[in-house]
Amino acid sequence: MSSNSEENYLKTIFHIGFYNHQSEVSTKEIAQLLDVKPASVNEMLKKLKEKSFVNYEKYGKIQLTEIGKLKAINVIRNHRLWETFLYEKLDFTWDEVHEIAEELEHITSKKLINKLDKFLGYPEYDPHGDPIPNEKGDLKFQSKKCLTEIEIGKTCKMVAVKDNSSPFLQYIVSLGLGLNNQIKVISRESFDGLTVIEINRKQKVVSQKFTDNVLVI
Amino acid sequence: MSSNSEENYLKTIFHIGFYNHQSEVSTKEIAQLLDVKPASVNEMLKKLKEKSFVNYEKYGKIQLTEIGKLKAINVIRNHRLWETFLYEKLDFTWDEVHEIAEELEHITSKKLINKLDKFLGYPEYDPHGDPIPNEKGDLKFQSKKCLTEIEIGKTCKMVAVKDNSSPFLQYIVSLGLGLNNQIKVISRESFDGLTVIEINRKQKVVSQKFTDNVLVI
DNA sequence: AATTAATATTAGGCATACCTAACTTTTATT
DNA sequence: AATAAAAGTTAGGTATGCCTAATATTAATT
Repeated sequence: MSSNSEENYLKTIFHIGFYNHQSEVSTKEIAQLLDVKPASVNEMLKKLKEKSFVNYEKYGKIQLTEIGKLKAINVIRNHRLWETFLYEKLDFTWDEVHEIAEELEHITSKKLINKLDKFLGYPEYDPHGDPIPNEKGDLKFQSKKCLTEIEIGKTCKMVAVKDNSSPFLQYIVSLGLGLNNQIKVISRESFDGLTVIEINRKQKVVSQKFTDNVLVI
Repeated sequence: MSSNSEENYLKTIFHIGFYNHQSEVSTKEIAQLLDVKPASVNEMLKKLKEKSFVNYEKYGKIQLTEIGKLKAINVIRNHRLWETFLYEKLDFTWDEVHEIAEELEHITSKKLINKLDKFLGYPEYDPHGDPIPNEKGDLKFQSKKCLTEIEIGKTCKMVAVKDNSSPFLQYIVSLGLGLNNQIKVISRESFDGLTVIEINRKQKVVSQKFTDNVLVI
């Protein structure tokens, strides 16, 4: 059995590697994302190595093993299915689901998750547009871009966000923006990346911090 | 914030007091029900006293405070709502829901529970026939009897069980018995309490251990 | 009432998972 | 290449929640 804490470490290591498109994961990054000190990360890495969930040598690279990866994906599956449940069935808003799913994802029954999956009609994407892995651990990879990368004049569709924090999601909602909405890039200031976008025929000025966190296709 | 462990202690203390119709709760009983040693119970009681969840003096009576009672009832509410969800929406069987609900009951969002309650249509009883407390902590008390107490020749209705363990629930199912089913008491052996009951026009012989654990009205 | 049995409590340990502070190794900069 | 900065590691400490073994108190039995 793995503890909640262990599962959170695995999930975080997976996320960093997945988004960076590389398995270059650092102690510092893990510590920042989990809001713990690097010393704690180090300690946990030893335990995870002991259990064959990560490959890791002193001062060396940190990488999930196949087993570790499967475990991580499983937690992500749980998380995204619960988010879908909260959003679709219990009428939670976009920005509320993440925090509660952080707790629900650690419930240990496989049967529960599979029955939940069935109940939800085997959804492919969660409310944030992220793909839901299947029971075997297959994770669809939709090649997404940051809104920052979209050329001026082009129109794209928001399919996910990088930052799942409540303040960010609330800000998105306040802009009148939702999942699968069209965004047209009107102009971009090269100095600071300040961008004018058009949503539902209305123009809005957004920062680069914003465009970096919006994923589109 | 209370830990899962604390919540389990409060729930257990409440249960013992509730079923015994008294607030006579002993360290030993708590230890047995939680499957820990009396020493651990003692330690936890000090913490619960510190937090004003129990009244307790060395070698003295153990009793929940009003706050402790509310906390306990809240956990029970969570538990029973989740059981109802698992049974009604996810098609779990009677005997499977308890164990999973033991984990789900500790999820900390009040909003979640209230939305779940709404989603389920504000149910009054869980799949085992136990009443579900409302948000304020009001707990219906249905005056139930053991099947053992029912006179010969009388017919009654099974509304709940005392023992929620999987083997017991599976045994009940194998007898063709379900919640709200009629039971007629045909005869009872005074020597050992062996009882003949009629379920759906079929007669079955059951032990006193069985009739002690079946609650009827 | 004295003794035995049952129950409750304390003391000292262990594992998890975090911390701070000191130290080591690696990486970057001059 | 030497030094400074950044990142990683170790050592020792804390809180939770469990344990065993020894001790104290209460209840039951003779």
